[in-house]
Parts: sequence; structure tokens; C-alpha cells
Amino acid sequence: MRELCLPVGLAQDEMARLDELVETRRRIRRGETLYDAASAFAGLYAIRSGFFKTHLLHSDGRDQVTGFYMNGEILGMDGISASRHSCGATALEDSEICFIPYARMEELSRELPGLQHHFYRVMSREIVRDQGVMMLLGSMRAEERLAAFLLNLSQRLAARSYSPSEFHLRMTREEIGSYLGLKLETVSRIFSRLQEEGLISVQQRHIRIDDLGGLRKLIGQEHC
Amino acid sequence: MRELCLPVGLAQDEMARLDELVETRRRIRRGETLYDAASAFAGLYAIRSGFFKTHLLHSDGRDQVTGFYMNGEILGMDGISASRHSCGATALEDSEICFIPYARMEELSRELPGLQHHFYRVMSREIVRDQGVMMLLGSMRAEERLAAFLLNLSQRLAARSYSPSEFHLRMTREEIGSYLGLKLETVSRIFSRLQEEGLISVQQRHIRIDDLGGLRKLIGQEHC
DNA sequence: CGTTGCGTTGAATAAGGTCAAATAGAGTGG
DNA sequence: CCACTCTATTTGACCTTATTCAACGCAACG
Repeated sequence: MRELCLPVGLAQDEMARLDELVETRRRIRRGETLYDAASAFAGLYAIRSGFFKTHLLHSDGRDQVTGFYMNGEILGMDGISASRHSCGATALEDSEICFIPYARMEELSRELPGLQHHFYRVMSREIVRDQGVMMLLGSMRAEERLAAFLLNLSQRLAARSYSPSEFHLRMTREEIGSYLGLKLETVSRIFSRLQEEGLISVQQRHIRIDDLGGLRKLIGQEHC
Repeated sequence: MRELCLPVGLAQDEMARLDELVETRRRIRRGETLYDAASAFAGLYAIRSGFFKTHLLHSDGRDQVTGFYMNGEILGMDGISASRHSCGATALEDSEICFIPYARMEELSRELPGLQHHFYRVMSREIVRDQGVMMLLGSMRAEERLAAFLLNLSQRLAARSYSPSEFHLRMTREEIGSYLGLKLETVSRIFSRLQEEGLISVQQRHIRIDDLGGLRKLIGQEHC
């Protein structure tokens, strides 16, 4: 996990100080929330294991999934700006997290230049990630969105040495749809269509990518 | 401008050090780019005056507007994560910016706790802003998107003591559409519709908000 | 005064949404 | 182990919304 969510290139003694950073380990059961939207911000959460979604509640009651997070990723950075979380985080499977109190993070990142740099980078990466989603929602058709979604998952799984071509979805069709700006029926239909086209095999939540190149071509060339 | 893009609550001597931070002032003419997508990251840009758009280039040639920025706002934070900008920034009118070299920013934010905190907050705010756009793109209908767009502009103008109810759009219909995930014709049509409904008056790029409450109601209650 | 870029509007079309019904699994209690 | 229930998923028929294609208007500018 360290390679993923903690700085590379820190000296040995700096690594030692890092352990001070992490206050607690906590288990979160599937369905439980790590924090709710509008709750007071206390610090960041590094996912040790498990899977989360973040979601925003719109004033009219509908809520939208804004992201899916897996082990090695950091949750909660949205809360820094207003000392209050703008979105909630919910576990999609039993998970384990490390809590990083914000005050301590600021303090320590002053002492360890590498750590400060790392946090700036992690936050910047989140901004870049969000821009990718905006691109996806703003200018891709349904089929492209799903393809991009699957490729993104595949790539992140590969980075964690899981199979990039065969995996189990932790979220429902509705959650995928909410994330991609589609209705759950559309998600289901597009999965079926991609299967007919021989690009993937779908068995409920079990996904196998049969034609990686084909999927890539789908998002690299077409448009609308 | 200081109230907007620089920390509140810094001591006098800290303020003095701040001037060291800002290296250069630069004028950018309308249509020029501040930085291009994929260009090397050097630092951040604080907008002194003017108006910018940021935009992402998709591999198939289409580019999507990811944000509009006005005076007092910070550009370039996307570049920290990969030492390379993920999107480009283009001036939509003659503008003036301050350049903040990244190395100096990191250095100084180590010495001035208030500054470090401020930068974390600014980056977090950007994340929250992006989430709002995701909400907009993912779960609002065209009319709601335009209403939200106008209300957002109005609010930011108000914070700068400009008129919140009457203003001039700096961007084309196509740029608005790209930002909102709509085609330019749709944007034009919806503007006309909102005018017919008595909510706004549109005269090319000149906008007057006639019924603020009505616009708010549009995004607060309806859904799809 | 024609050119050029931007904006508006109309008609036809396609993409995705809505509503409804059928099916498949997972979990539960008998 | 089986029947029962509940939720998630799939699929079909139909409908709404936004896109596409095309024509025209407007304003700025050389």
C-alpha cells in the first residue's frame, strides 16, 4: 500500500515519522458510511482494503455518485476547503481504513518536505481525475462512458496486481449509472451490447474483458 | 484581490513575505494561452484581472471546456500531480496574471503555516467545484444546467462587487455548451426558452437575470 | 458592402429515459 | 434442502429530450 498512497523517495527516518501520522485503523462494514455529506471535517482516510463510493446529495433528494475508491487511495480531501465534507463516503464492501488527523498532517508536512510535496500531488491528482470524469460526462456517448469506466477500473486493478481482464464489480448498475450520468437500464443494455459485440463477457457483476483493444478503440476514435 | 486568492488571517510580516512569492506579472491577450495541455508544469497563476477557460483535448480531436475562471482565482493546480498540465488555459479577454513558481510556493508554505493551510484549502475548493460540475453534468437536464451556470456566474460576480443580475458573457455559446455537455444550438434554444418564461433577458452575450427566485427554483426542485 | 464569425430557429432523427414485466440470485426461515 | 422473499438485473415497447442538419439573421470589420 505504501507505494500507492504514501510518498516514494522519503528517507528512512522520514518513513519512521510517518507512522505517527496514522492515528487509527478502523474497520468499516459494507453499507456503513465513513463520513456523511455536510459532516465536520476531521482528516483524511487512506483505504487499506475494501471499496468505497463517494456521493453528493442534491437538494431535490437525488444523489449522485462522484467516485469509486479502492485500496491505496485517499478519501476526504473535499472537506479541507470548508472544514466540512461536501460529499459522503460509503463502503461497498467490508473495508479497512487509516485515519489521518488533518492537524497532524499539516504539522508533519511542514517538517517533511517530501510529505508536503506528496500531499500536494495527491490533491492535484484528484483534480485531474475529476476532470477526466467531466470529459466523460460532458462529451462521451453511453457506450464510450461504459468502456472508459471499465478500462479505468481495469487499469487500477492492474496497478494493484489483480487481474485487469477479469473482475467483480462492487457496485450496482444504478451506482454505475449515477456515476456515468446514465439510467440503470441503459447501463444494463450497454453491457449487453458490448457483450454482443464480443468486447466483454458479463455475468451479473462478474466482468471479463475479451477485447481490450476494441474497448480502447471505442473511446479513442468515435465521438458524437 | 488578496481577500479572494490569498490567505486571510496572516500576520503583517507574513504578508510581506508573500510578495516574494509572486515572481512576475504578465499580460495575456485575448485568445492567447497561459499554458497548453501537456506542457511542463512550472507553477500556479493567480488571475489579477480578466477571464479564462480551461479545456481538455480528447484523443479524437474534440476538446471540452472544464472551467471558467475570473479574477482572484487560481489556475494550474492540475499540473502538480504529473509535473505536466492536464488541461490548457486560454484567455477569453485581455487579462493580467501573477505567476507563482511552484518551488517557491512549496518552500514558503513550509515556513508560513497559514500559507500552507491556504493552499490546501484552495486545492480542496477546486475539488469541490469539480464535484459540482459532475453533479451538473451527471444529473441535470439542459434547462437546469444553464440555470445553474448562470447562477454560479452571478454569485461569483457578486462576490467581486459586480452586478449579479446583469452581465456580459465572455464565452461563446459553443464554449458554454462544451462546459455543460450540450450542443451550442441547445444552449441557444434554452436561453430563448428561459427568456420566454420571463426568467432572464438575453441580447447576444448580454444577460439580465429578471427572476432570480425562478431560476433557483428551477434547479432546486425539478429533476429528471 | 461583402465577408466572416457567432447566434437563432425549424424540421427530422437518434440516443437515452420511462414504464412495465420477466428473470435471476442471495439470503432467510421453515 | 426447499420454498419464500427481496433486491438486482435484464429486456421490450414507447416516449422525451437533445442532437443533427440546414437555413437564415445579426453585428463587427476590413
